[in-house]
Amino acid sequence: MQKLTNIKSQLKEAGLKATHQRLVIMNAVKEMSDHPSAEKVFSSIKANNPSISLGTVYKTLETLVNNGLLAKVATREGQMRYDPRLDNHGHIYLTNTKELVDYYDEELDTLIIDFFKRKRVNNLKIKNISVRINGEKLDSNKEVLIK
Amino acid sequence: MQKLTNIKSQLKEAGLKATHQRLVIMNAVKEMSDHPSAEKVFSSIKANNPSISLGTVYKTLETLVNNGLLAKVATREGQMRYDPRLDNHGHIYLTNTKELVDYYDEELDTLIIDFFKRKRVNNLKIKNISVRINGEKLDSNKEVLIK
DNA sequence: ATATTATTTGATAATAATTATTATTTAGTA
DNA sequence: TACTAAATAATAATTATTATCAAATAATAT
Repeated sequence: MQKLTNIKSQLKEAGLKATHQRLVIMNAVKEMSDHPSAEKVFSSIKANNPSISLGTVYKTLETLVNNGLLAKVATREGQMRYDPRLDNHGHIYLTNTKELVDYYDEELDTLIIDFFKRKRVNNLKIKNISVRINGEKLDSNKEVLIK
Repeated sequence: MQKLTNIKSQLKEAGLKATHQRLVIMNAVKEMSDHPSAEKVFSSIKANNPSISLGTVYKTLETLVNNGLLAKVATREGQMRYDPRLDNHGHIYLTNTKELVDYYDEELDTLIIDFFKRKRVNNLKIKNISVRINGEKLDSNKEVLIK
């Protein structure tokens, strides 16, 4: 698997030991691509890795976030979810299905970046700016799409 | 206090009983204006209202959110915070001080609304769109300002 | 004003999500 | 291959929030 080798070097670069647990957990978040919670990650890896504990999943996710390999997203359901995308993108949060969908539009990104470039920002070092769209999914069997 | 009368009619309008607890809690969130958590609201009213329980604070805040009198904001610290502003505004989240600051700019609002007006939105009923800025406060004694 | 009734509240217990602790194991290096 | 600092598994503890239910209260009708 090329993916795992890739993750391995990401970990190394961050100065983290490339443990089996970290590889498996990082890989799971990337594979799942629906911004899973720690519990979701835990269940998804349980079958093939029954010895990895829930505590390790929590700690590892936190470590990955602290080292910039994952992003952490808070939802109003009260548990944290993890996002493998690190670029400046937005989210659509579907209040009825609790799905969290990535949203990115180049034009919007440019629009917003340009806007803030024109502004004077005092006493703040901006790390990221993102757009959050909250809404209801109409047909739960179809995908949500903005284009 | 004109404010309390105001809150009272808001509650009535929403079909909620205007109890002392609701008036006090709603008033506290408005007064605090730093998007307090349930615990923060509880401590802030404790001195003058020692009989209002923490459970009531939680339940009341939830009721106010469900009836559209308050908004609920999730932060990465893992507890919910409450926002008395109901208009479509954004937030600046200061990762170091954990402050949550309102942000609104008419021009940006128009820019974003116009952008989405031009888009085709499939299978989604948008409830609100907001901008979230994460960053670090440089001097913790001064205010953050974007202008 | 008083009685009625459905809601709300206070006190408390319970749950869910997350973090801490610590003995044991392991990755990276010598 | 041995060494050492860091990571993990198992478990306990903590924190934020929700549920339960008897007692209290706001709104309404009398």
